[in-house]
Amino acid sequence: MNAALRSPQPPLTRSVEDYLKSVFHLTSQGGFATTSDIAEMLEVAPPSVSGMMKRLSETGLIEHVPYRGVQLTPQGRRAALQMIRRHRILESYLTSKLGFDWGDVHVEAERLEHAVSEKLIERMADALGEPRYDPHGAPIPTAAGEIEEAELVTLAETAVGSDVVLQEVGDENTERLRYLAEQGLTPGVQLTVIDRQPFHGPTIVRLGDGTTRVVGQELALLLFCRPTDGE
Amino acid sequence: MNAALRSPQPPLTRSVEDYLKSVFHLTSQGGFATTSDIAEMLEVAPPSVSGMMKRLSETGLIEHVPYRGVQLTPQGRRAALQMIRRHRILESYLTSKLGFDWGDVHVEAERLEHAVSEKLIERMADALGEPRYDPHGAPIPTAAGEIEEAELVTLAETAVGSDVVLQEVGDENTERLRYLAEQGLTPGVQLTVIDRQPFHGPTIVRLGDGTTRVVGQELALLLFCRPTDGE
DNA sequence: TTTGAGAATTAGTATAGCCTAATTCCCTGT
DNA sequence: ACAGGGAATTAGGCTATACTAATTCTCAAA
Repeated sequence: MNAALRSPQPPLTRSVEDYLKSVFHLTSQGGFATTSDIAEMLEVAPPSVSGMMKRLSETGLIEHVPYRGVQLTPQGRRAALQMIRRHRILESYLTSKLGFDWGDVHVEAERLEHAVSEKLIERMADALGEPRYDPHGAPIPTAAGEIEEAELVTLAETAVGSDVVLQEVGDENTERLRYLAEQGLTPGVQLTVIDRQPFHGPTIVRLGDGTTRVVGQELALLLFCRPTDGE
Repeated sequence: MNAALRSPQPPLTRSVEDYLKSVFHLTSQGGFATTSDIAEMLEVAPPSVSGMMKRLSETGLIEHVPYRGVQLTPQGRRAALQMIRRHRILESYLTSKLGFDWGDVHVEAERLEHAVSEKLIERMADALGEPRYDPHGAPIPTAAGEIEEAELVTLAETAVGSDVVLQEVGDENTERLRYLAEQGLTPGVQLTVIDRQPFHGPTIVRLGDGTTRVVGQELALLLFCRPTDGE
């Protein structure tokens, strides 16, 4: 009777995979993903989302509370994490084995993630030595579906005077990423927060080589850092 | 008015790409591709083919003579060759860089060819040193859309007593390919045709190492060879 | 407590592909 | 010269996914 119990599992369509990923990202801080947020993220009209949410909850991939929002079921979460693993392994592979720029890989991976087999992804992961982070510093879920949850703060929130490591860049815009790379602001770099201007002004940081950078709030909000003071 | 003249070019869908490839393969010896041959190759019902042929001829990718068959237009041929290049570069890459078996790559490439960018294919081709043949010995079209046309004969047609080189294996079945590899019958191998049994019987060949193989007609018809006698 | 703005859903269409059943066409064998 | 069989096409439907317009729901502010 219930569709979720009926079939072994018909392969997910490309659209479904995209919806699941969106819900995952929008609920990563807990809570529900709203129709309009999903619509905006996927660039579709809200009614398209409503329709899809209905179908996905019938197949047991999400929990839909009408007029409230949606969450992933364990099954939906598994599928989403699989897609995210694919995406991040692909980004890593394209970057380290085929000379792609970290600003370009997102678009490419976005298309490929729907077409690669499990086997191919594992071969790539193997060739890379089972990487744990993608080129943007985002954690790569394991094949078993586990993902690291780090507690990071944006550069805009760091305490003036503190030392941090830039852990992850939460952006996929080619131009911004290219700029950040030019500035030496890539995952793994050590930073000392020297100053911050008031009224959402820029944060000034010093790199390991002693040079400084002035990072406006828009960018600072995309730079996720781990404090390293008390170590 | 004419759809072919209207737009710059809306990207081809996955289905369209598959239809074009089929037509290319079915017309490689000249002539027309028939509705039923295309239907069989793509495993769809004949009316689906009729419908698609109508649309494709409206967009200028094929020439459709109703009740006769179809041929590619230059534009359609270009698109088909691009897909074949993608497919064969992917097969080559998966085989030499990611340890895939030559029997497995076809299925994987079949999905990926619709998702890769031009740029990725060229990076792969570059990493491989611009290969001219794929793992099955099939010629890889150039980025400019040129493909080598070799005159090959099947092992079943070779003259008894002649020397040949196995140039291409015209099959994609995993089991058959695995078997052929075990027998040492892979592209590039030198063969001497020792004998052939009558009534479509097997062909007996000798390999370079002096061992012999008995190749039944079904397989012999898939082994495309280049005679090397008069050299 | 009511109301209205904004979010979400339902209603009604559209398109790409696919299907089966019905019909039409072409050509070959008598 | 034409009849019949096989190939191709047309007719009519179905599903997935998207859209716009219309409707309904929720919640916070007055």
